[in-house]
Amino acid sequence: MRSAKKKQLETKGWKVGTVAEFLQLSPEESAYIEMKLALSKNLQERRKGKSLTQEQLANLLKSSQSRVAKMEAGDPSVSLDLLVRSLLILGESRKSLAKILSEPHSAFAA
Amino acid sequence: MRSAKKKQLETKGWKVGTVAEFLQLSPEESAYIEMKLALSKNLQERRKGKSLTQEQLANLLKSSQSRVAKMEAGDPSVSLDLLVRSLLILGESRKSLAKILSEPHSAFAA
DNA sequence: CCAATATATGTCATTTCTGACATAATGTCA
DNA sequence: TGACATTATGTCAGAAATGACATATATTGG
Repeated sequence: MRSAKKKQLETKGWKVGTVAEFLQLSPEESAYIEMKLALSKNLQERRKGKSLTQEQLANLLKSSQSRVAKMEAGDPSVSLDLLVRSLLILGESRKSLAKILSEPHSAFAA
Repeated sequence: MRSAKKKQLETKGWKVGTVAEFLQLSPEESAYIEMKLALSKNLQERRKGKSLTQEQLANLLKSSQSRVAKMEAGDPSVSLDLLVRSLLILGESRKSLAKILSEPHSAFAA
């Protein structure tokens, strides 16, 4: 969260911390979720970059539109496995996946 | 596979290719399996580095000795999720995990 | 060699993930 | 506005992953 926004909310009476704090996540749980969100976000970027609808991507992945929507939304019912396999099918390399995984996701920044 | 060894086997009548070729894996499937194997290997290294038995690690992970054995063996019944969560609990960072994931695994080298 | 310890392998009930479907919500364009 | 396309959300039966257990197979130290 941008510190300006944080300050603004605090002024209005909100106690604002990280998402991890709010959800009472351990560092490991946070890292795990951050990784999934980073992949989710990238999946959507990749799809849009290729001008595909969720339906079309679903066909490529032999999945369904609703599952693609859940993947992109970071739904907890979606596994790392599915995200990784999907991105590989979309053409990501191990190296590029690694890069994605190592980069922080804005919603979780301290 | 080292090319000297490869040549030797071919001389004896073996048709030797990559593991991926033998198993008829697509590039995506290969990459996925390579990533799992890289994590498996690292999990074992981490465990041994801490001088833990599989039983002790299992307790840390709230899992069982047999599942730890399967994780380290790269058993197909083990998910990326489990490997990643385990390594995070063992203290790996997202960055170090990314590094592991991006590095090739010997058994799959072309 | 024998014990003791550690690791591997097989199986299985329970839990979790998945694709599929229906339908709601949102967006787009004339 | 309204039809049409796209995306989001809820649900569920079937598939896959998980922990646990038994037991087999190393491995280690006398």
